[in-house]
Amino acid sequence: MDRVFLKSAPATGRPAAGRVTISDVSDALGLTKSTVSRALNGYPDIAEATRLRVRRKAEAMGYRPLSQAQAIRTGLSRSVGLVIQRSDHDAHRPFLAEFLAGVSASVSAEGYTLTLGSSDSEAATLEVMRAMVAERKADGFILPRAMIDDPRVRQLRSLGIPFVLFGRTGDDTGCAWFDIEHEAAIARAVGHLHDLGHRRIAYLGGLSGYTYAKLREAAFRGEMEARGLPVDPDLMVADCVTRAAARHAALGFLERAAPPSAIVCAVDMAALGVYHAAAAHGLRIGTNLSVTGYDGIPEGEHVDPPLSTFAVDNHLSGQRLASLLIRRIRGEAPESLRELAEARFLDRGSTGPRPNDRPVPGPKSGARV
Amino acid sequence: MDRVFLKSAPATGRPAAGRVTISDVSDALGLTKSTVSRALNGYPDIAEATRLRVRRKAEAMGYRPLSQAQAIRTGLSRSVGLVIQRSDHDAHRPFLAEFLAGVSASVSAEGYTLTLGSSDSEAATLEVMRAMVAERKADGFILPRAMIDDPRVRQLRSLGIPFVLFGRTGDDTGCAWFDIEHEAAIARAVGHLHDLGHRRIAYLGGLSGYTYAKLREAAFRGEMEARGLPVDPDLMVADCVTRAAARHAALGFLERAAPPSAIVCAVDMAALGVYHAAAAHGLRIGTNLSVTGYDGIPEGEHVDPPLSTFAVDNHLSGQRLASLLIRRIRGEAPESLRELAEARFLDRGSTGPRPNDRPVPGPKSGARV
DNA sequence: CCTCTTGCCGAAACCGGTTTCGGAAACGAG
DNA sequence: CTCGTTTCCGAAACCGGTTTCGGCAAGAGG
Repeated sequence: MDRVFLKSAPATGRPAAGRVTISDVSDALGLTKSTVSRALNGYPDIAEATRLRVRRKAEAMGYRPLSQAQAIRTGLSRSVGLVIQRSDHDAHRPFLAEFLAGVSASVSAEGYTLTLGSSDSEAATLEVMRAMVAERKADGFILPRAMIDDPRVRQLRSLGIPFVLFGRTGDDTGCAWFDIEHEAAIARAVGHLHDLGHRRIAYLGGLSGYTYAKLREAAFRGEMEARGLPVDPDLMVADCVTRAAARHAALGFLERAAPPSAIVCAVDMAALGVYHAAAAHGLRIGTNLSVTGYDGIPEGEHVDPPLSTFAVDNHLSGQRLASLLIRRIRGEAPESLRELAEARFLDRGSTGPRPNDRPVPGPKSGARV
Repeated sequence: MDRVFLKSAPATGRPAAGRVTISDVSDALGLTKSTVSRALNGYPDIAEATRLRVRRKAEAMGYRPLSQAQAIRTGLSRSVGLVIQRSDHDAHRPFLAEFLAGVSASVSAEGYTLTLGSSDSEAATLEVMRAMVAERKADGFILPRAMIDDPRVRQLRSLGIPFVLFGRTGDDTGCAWFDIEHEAAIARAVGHLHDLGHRRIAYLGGLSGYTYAKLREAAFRGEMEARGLPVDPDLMVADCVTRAAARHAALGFLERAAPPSAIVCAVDMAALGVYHAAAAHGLRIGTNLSVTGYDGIPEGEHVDPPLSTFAVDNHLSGQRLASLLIRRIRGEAPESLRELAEARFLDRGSTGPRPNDRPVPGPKSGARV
């Protein structure tokens, strides 16, 4: 069945180490290379009978075209590019493994390859992508962490290279994307808390500049207003993606005269920071102070009480993005390549009914009311 | 300077989108392709003066050979393969981003590319690698998580494909590798605890089958014996890589008549499980029970008290592995491509002097002595 | 029966490199 | 000055595909 390694000694390294080439197939059929090639690539000037005969034989012989040989003529390397940009505030690290596995799975199912690059700044990312394009290492790109005004989009657009965004962006024209319904999730968080009796709800936002942060904040505002709840600017802080930042912000809330009884966090990591702040005030999460997160990081499951949050299926996200990109590379219109998936609400222990008495205030001592 | 995109309109996609080819260089010099090629590749039959002239011109014109064009003749794609195998007990997830970034950085500095694959089983991993070799997607592989008897090694060996192990393996012959000095780290953990007065020290081991687990356990045994401490088989449990498993094992220890006063964990995740078990027994880590971990996962920094552990520089590991592999691909002997790096001890709060009175026993109630 | 299409395939160029082979020029020895 | 080596480069084949072009044969139309 598997004749790939049949012809000669396995892999001396240098020459064609026993692969089945297109000539092998054409010889076996008494046809020419060109005919076989066109038959396999769906050219219209090949008789249906011939095409079938070729397909069968190629299959039987285990023929797989060498992508690099195709690349030099077609300019397409059958590979998908992805550059990870490591930043200081790496709140997204745990996702990566699942995400990449998803991309890889989908990509290889289509006969494509995943080429990974890395960088440590925005400028470097652009340069890495430019190089990958120039060297034909990628036919298109998956762009994780979409920004409202995304320089990667601008570059790829002007180069005419296909791409798919993980997340929406400011100007969607000509963009294919996959995104999570942040809006629905955050709205649900607000609703959930409101249903539990909370009215003064604070918000810790994500990194400004990124679309997800904008959408989640808008959703928070929208749902609060829709439910007639007060949107207090003093209870909203942006750029809270680390424990430290969130802890600091939450401490600020709790020291106010009228502290919130619940906090919606745009990011799990921030919610964990709130746990710290609550502990410093002698408040128990879920009892004296309710918190919701977003992301579904593993740590959230093991804090006490477990964090109520919205879990994102990163494997699926990777899969869908890869699939969309390949369709994009194959010529489908970007407008038809847009998908939304919903985050799954994990209703765990960090939310509870609004405490009748105000949450116990004061950082260290007892009463201060 | 950058003439890569000079020749024609940028990237229609299909044909040679304005790259500088070898013919462009040879034409500009009044030489032939073959001469330029040999000059650039260090053939001995090219005059030194000519070689220099060619090098300069190529540089000036921004010529970069198209790796896929080279690949079809040489059989080498200038790319490094890495397949991530996702398992249920994904204790290693947080490392991946840093690790991959390290690999990618090193790889691209050498003009290579990182091709990523994924699988969800050992068999699938082998198959993915086989396919990548057959399709010339990788000239060699980085093998993360070395096992004592590693099927990937067997396969690549018999195929004659270069590879580098992250971690040592049972039969090192012909293997290049990079590893952390697990032995030194674990020995230091034991020594640290002994210096604090601990004598009954338990051990929660890693996944059997993996080399790191074997080495760390051996180091534990060795250092215990070297210091004349009792090695109690009942205080040693293998395959503790999840919180749950470690929690269960630690509870077992604590319910014994003579519980240990310290626990050395082969893995941070296990140490976190011990925190749970201690809490269930009303014990405070670092005071009533000492614990050490290994890995340096971010969560360890935020538990209370912070976990004392051994941090591994995953970015560096990735870098070194990639560098070693490329040298291996270029023909260096595997025996000369072996490196050890040490883990950095993070002496945080989870260890303390041995409590004079036995740790308070009993899962719920008070005294039981 | 003779054209004119149309369908279908072979021949050959091409993509961007590498590698083998052979020969011209420069060189050294006799 | 001649002959045999070296030195150094050009010519051409090759790698494994794709794509253009042209032509033969069968079928349609008159």
